[in-house]
Amino acid sequence: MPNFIDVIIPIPLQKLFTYSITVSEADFLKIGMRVAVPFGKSKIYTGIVYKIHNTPPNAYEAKQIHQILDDSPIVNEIQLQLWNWIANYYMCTLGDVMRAALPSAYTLESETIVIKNNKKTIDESKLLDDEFLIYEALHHQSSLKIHDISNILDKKNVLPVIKRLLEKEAISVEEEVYEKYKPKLVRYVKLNTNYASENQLKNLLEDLGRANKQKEVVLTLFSISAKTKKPVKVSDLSNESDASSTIIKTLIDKCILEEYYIQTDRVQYLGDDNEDSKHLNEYQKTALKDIKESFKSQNITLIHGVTSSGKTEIYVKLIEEVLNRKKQVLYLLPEIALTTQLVSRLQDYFGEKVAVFHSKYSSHERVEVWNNVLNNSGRAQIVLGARSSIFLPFHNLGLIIVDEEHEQSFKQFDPAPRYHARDTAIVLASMHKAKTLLGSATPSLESYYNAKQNKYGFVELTHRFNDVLMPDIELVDIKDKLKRKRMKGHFSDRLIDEMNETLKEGHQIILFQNRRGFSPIIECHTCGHSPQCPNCDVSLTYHQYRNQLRCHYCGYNMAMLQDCLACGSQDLDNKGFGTEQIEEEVKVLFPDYKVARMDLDTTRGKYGYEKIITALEQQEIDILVGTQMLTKGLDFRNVKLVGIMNADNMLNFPDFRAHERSFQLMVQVSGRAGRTKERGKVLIQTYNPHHNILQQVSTNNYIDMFNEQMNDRYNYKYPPVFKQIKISLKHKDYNRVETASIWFAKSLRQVFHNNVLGPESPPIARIRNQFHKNILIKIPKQQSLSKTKEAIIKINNSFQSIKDFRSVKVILNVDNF
DNA sequence: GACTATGAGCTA
DNA sequence: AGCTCATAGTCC
Repeated sequence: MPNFIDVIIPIPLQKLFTYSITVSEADFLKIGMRVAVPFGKSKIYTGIVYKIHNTPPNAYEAKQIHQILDDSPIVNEIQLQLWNWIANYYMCTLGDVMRAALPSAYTLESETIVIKNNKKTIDESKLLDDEFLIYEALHHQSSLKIHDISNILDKKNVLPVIKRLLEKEAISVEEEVYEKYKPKLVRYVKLNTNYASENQLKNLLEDLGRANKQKEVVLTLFSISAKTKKPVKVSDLSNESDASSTIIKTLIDKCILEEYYIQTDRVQYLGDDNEDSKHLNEYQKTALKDIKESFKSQNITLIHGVTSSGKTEIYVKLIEEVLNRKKQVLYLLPEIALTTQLVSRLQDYFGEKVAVFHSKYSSHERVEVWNNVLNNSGRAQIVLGARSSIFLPFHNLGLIIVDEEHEQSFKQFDPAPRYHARDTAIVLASMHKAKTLLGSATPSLESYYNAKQNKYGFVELTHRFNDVLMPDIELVDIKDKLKRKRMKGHFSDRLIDEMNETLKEGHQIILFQNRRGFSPIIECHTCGHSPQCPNCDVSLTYHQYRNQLRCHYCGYNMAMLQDCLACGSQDLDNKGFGTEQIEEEVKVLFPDYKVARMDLDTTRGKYGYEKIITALEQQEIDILVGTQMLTKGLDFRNVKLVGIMNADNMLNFPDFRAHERSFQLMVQVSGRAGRTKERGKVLIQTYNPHHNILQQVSTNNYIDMFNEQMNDRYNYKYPPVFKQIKISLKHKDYNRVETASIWFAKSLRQVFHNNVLGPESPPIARIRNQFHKNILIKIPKQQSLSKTKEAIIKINNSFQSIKDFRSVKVILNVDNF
């Protein structure tokens, strides 16, 4: 009988942890179930059973598990296989992967609860001030959490106080574990069975004679249930009868009404019957045929279809076929493109078979989607989700679609696992023996390259839907315009003319500026000083709408200055410009039209983004100013003009992909113009109109861009020709990261020689008071990736064994682009 | 990641 | 001395 299990604990530790189990537990336990286990002195964590075996650990005594939390596995074998792949490939721990993969409601943790010790009476005069505060609080509240106590005392470290109180036996502590996920229950009411017959009912109404409001409620209940023939929700009853909850409660207390609960899904689809999928045009039909043909020999196929060529309709056809084979479909999209627009389009075709999964969902909503996928429920045959939906418990996947494949937001950067959802999806698909379709109007170089190398199949769609023409793109030389004094603020006369014309025709305009805030630098005209973030090495950005200076890296903010901090001069100057300033200028230039702004600042909150989109759709907005948020697969019928305020700041961004990105961004924004019969117009303002990328954008020449960029990638050993791994080191002491990073790079160079770059300070050397250093390793195609990683891990281990370096945080980032 | 033991620096 | 705060090491 096996009597040990290895579990994954959601903390970044390399090792698995071994616990012992009883015979009956061994009978019941299966791999993929959750168990609650004691960890450390007092804490209890949720672990996932990874292995059930019979070999006792030799260096320590295994602890007993606390409790089994599931009746059946909530994580399947393929998922564990995928977790393993991610941990290996992206060089992180299984714990990291578990944290990212499981909805947080599934990973319960224990919480220390402080309660009053009633067995002993305490002389309150013998308590110290803060001790008394807590003791006093316990008179009013039966229990306190550690968090509450630190609020009461207004300090971080409260453990000494608790310790003292424990010694005085004034309190006791307990570890409380609770399921975070609770099914949502909706309260319903019905008439008590005592009043089932007509006679009894008549009596009841007479009894209620003078209580008019109550009588009305009973009558309303009748009319609702007669109308709908369904159970009646308390909320509906109270709305319809206009009765407060107390009136309903009185009726329940009088046993006239009976309340009961029914479990419901939090996320519900309330649509009508499904629509038939649309007929495809000739180009789409050919593309669909090509994709199917390609899937015969390839597992992965890239579809390059110009903006607004109708890729979605093709996806719908493919999904239909996979569903007919009774398999699940995963449709991956960048977070921001998951708007109601696309969701409702798919729901029109597939109704409640579509489940949506993204970060704005609450933890409870995620558990429900998770369970629906796990049980292969009819409500989750198609999952439409952002990058984290690759972690759902599919067991019968037939197809994964990665739309907007080039989007960088598919790569997770900050907490580990630093995975790329597109690449992980490909691995997931192969585990399920499913197909992957990558789609984009501007494919990433690596995917296009793979297609050219015949690693992927390739399908092209070069015509826009309804044969709408590609927009006319014009470059405006603002250097020249400035010289001739033809600029008003950041607007050239060409742009203003085009805007006037478009507005007169009743069409809408989108203005794109890849920077939020009002102006990124405030500079004193007298002494040249500009206010800096105290925690980061960046200038503070001025945000006019709150009259604040803000840091975009750590969130630090302060009120806008009246005068220079260094010399007291009041002559402050704004340098550079962001969306806010463009919005202000538009308001002055076009006072008769409605302007709105879409960036991180205006789209916070659950529906902020959707509100702006709907307003634009309903033509309540004439001119929309925004950041790259605008680019993500939105479909606006009436936008005819797109203005790119300044193309140069993206082209000059210090990153090897700056040119590729700029091309993608500009082509995508341009695609927002003229989606119906009328041809759209795009104006790109730049200081450098002869830049190759701009020429390629204006002629929509992807191939030229690809060839030129690939040439650079060959010459400078960048992806997709070389693979790369970035190693970042962080510490609050500059000298320590410096010496540590030099040591690290030197050790790497002994193995990888010239393919190690750095250490270098990034453009922003200090963020949140931590100094950063980067080392880059370039890996030629023929060099084994796994051997490379082994070598890095080995060097990292020696690094960790040097005492002075141990406090330096090391971040490994595989495919850091 | 979060707790716990340990040591440095400050206040009375 | 007695306290708080920061740091290093451990968890099965």
